[in-house]
Order: sequence, then C-alpha cells, then structure tokens
Amino acid sequence: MKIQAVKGTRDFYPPQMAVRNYIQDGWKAASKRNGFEEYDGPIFEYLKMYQVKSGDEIVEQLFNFTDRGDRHLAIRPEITPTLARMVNQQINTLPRPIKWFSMPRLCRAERPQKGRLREFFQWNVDVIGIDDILADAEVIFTTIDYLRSAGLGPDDIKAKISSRRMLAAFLVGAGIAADKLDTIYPVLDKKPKLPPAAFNEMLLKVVSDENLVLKINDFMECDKLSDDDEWVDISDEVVAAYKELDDLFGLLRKMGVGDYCVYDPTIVRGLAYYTGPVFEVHDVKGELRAVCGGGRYDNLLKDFGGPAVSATGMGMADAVLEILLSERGLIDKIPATKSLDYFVAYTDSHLLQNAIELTAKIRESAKPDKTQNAEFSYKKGSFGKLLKQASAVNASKCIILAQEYIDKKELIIKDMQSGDQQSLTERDFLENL
RNA sequence: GUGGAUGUAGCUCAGUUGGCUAGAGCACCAGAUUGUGAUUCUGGGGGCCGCGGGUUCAAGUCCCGUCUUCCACCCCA
Repeated sequence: MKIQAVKGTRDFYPPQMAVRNYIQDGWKAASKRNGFEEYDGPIFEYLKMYQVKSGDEIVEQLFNFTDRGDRHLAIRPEITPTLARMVNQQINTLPRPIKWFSMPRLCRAERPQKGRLREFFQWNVDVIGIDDILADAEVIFTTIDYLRSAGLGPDDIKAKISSRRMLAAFLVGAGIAADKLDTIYPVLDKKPKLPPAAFNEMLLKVVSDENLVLKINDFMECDKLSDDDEWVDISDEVVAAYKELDDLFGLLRKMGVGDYCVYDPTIVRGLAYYTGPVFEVHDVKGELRAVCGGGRYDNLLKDFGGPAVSATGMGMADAVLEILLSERGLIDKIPATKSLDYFVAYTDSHLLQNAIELTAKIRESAKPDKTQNAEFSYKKGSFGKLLKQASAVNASKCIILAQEYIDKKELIIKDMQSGDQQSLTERDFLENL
C-alpha cells in the first residue's frame, strides 16, 4: 500500500533540511545577538486554552482530539498561549525583563495556499514585563536584524508600523463607543485588500455614519506620521499615543534600521488583543502575504489567569520567508550537499583495515569546538573508483594509503580542489589534526 | 467551508482523431579505468499513467467520483 504525505505537510529531505536549518540557525543567531533566551513547550495543550481569546470558531481551524483520559486537546496553532501559561506559572521568580524566543512547529487545519501550510515553523520573540516603547523597538529591531542578516535590504522589505492604541484613541475621540472597537478592527484590517467603495460600504455597516467613514478614511490614508495632522489633537490619549509612536520611530532610526520602517495606519491586525504599537513586515513589491507580524499585547497574561503584566512580541513563519528568500536568490548558496573533510582511500584492498582504523582516529580527534568528519568506502572497489567516490561526497581532502604506507607509514594527502599531493607520516598527520 | 486548475519514472516533461511491449533529458547504479577523481562513452535498474468506477472490441488519452498538489476566496493567531 502506497501512503502519501498528509495534505499541507512537507517532507524535509537533506537538501530541504539544509534550507530549514539555514533559516532556523539565522533565527537563533539573531535572537541570541539581541539577548533573547530560548524556550519551548509541549506540542499539544488543552483545547480550551485556544478558546480563551478566540472563541469556539477557532476549534474548526485547529487539529484537536480527545485522549484516552477524555481530555480535550489540540496541537498548538501558536505558542503565545503556552508562553503566557509558562510565564504566569513562574511570574514571581522570573527576573525581568523576560526576553524569550522560540521556534515552535505549529499546525493549523486550514486550506493550504501560497505561503500557508498546515504544518510550519514560526520564530517567536517576546519581551514580557516591560511597559516601555524600548521593548517594542527591540522586538522590531531584532526582526529586522535577522532579515537584514539573511540578505534582505530596505528595497526588499519594509516594516509597516502603526499603533493600535492610537487607532483606538482616534476612533473613540471621533465618537465611536469603546465597546464597538472590536467589531471595527477586522473591517479596518481589510482596507488594503478591498476596493474603496466596497470598504466604505462595509465600514458604514459597523459605524453607521457617513461622516465617520470619511474621517476614518482620512486617518488611514495618511502615510506620514506628523503632529500637524488635524486628528492628532482629538484627545490627550491620541497625543500620548502619537508621541509614543513617534518615539518608536526615533529609536528605530537610532538603531540604524530607519530605512526599513514606515508608518502605515492600515496595519490593524484582526486580533483583538493588541494594545499598543503593531507591525507587519511585507515584501516591498507587495506580492506575498506578510512575512511576520506582531505588537504589544498588555492584557494577555491577565486573560490567562495571571497578573497584569505588559508584553510585546512578534511571530514569523518559515513559509513566506522561504519563498521570499528564494525569489531573491538568497538560499541558492546554501551547501545542500554533504561535505567531508577527509575521505580515506587505499590502493590495495588489503589496506582496508588500516583505512578503517585511520578514519576512526581522525573522528576521535574531533573536538566540540573543532568538528571534522571522515569517511571510508563501504565498497571494496579499485583505487580509481574510490577517488571517484571521494569526489562524489564532496571531500576536501583524500588520504591515500599506498605502498608508502606499507613501507614507511607514510600517507599521501591529496587536495581534491587543486589536485596537489603531499606525503606525511601517519604520526605527524594525526598530531597536527 | 467555496471556486478554478492539476496529476505519466526520484525530478522536468513528451505521448497524434482512443489503437502494437508507455518514451526522452536529468538523476541513480554498473562497466570502459587494478596508483589518481569531478567532463566522456557504453550498459542497466526503475512506471498500479494518483486512486476507484463507467463508456468502448480497445482507455495514459473520453465520462463520473475521490484524493493530492497549486491558485484565489473565507479566515489569518
């Protein structure tokens, strides 16, 4: 019986695994450069954990099951609830700021499409316990720091930044009841995707006031952050939120990533839990869905039964990122084939035992800080074939055991690139490894 | 969940109005080549033609269903 891979999943053969490792190594390195520590949690949690913020409709969109103890469980579709749970459990003893990152494998039961799979990896970076725009700046910087290190420049990607706090203050200042905001956000989030007329119609349905529709359009079409704009003076809260956002841009410029950052009020994010700055990174051409998204979520820990602790963070999935890197030719150079430091060959099959012994000694000399690998051939072919095999496995050096080895324990070391050969006694060779 | 496209060797694909034993290139394995490799030449292994049903003397080819993949919508944590 032939069994296929499940819909929306990927098989990582060595070449694909090399790409995945390249991406994840980059995530990890950027996290560590910026002072984040790695954490992880279980791959499944109680189903109700994901219903806390998203309601029952979320159940259809995740893989859930009942275990033999009749527990209703779900494979994690995101790691933020796990993070909230873990932090809440130890909130009194964890030193602040809590700067953690993770690269969880996540599953969502959605229809696959471009840049969207049912199983993927998502880099998460969060700063918890700091109610300061500095933390937001650092999360955004870390995100850009990684993308920059992967080879993406300000002409390739932009971090579009806006403020949920400012948007909320503006809407309330314009006359919208605070308890209606959650129904308006998902509509505003669609503005970039809809033709103006359709958007206005949708918006009118939730605000029921044509003047408000115009005002909101004005606010969302403003692409420069400036306190000259008439909407800034609506209320003290708008002024405060404006100043905060302005400070954020100032910090990002100081950090040297100002070129990557633009103000974009159409970045709303559908989710209700954001409370401050929000951002998404997009490809400049606008051909792909968002590379990542994030923002401040000051109420989440409290919603998960913990204390009111502020937090800000970001999530970046591997799917869109890989498409983008690949389109820009940035993952072609990854050595997908295996490489070998030493291939041990011999001219006479009697020397196979010696080759095995020497290979083992080279491997033994490898240290954690100095890895080196060595192989011999399983096949007892002619010397020509062994050399052919050395080429095939990408060996940088081939060690040849020949008559000289029998006579005076001398090895021939052949550089596979240049073809140069030198002789060395086995003892000298092993001592200099 | 809705709609469109798709499926032939490991990969990229060809396969005539339905008609002999389903092909090519690349990849893989082996030999040419028993002390010098990566390019050359020769040979070889690989196919439930996605799966199931139907029409037909005859189906890779036509019809129906189903699954996968891709794309868009819904949703987007």
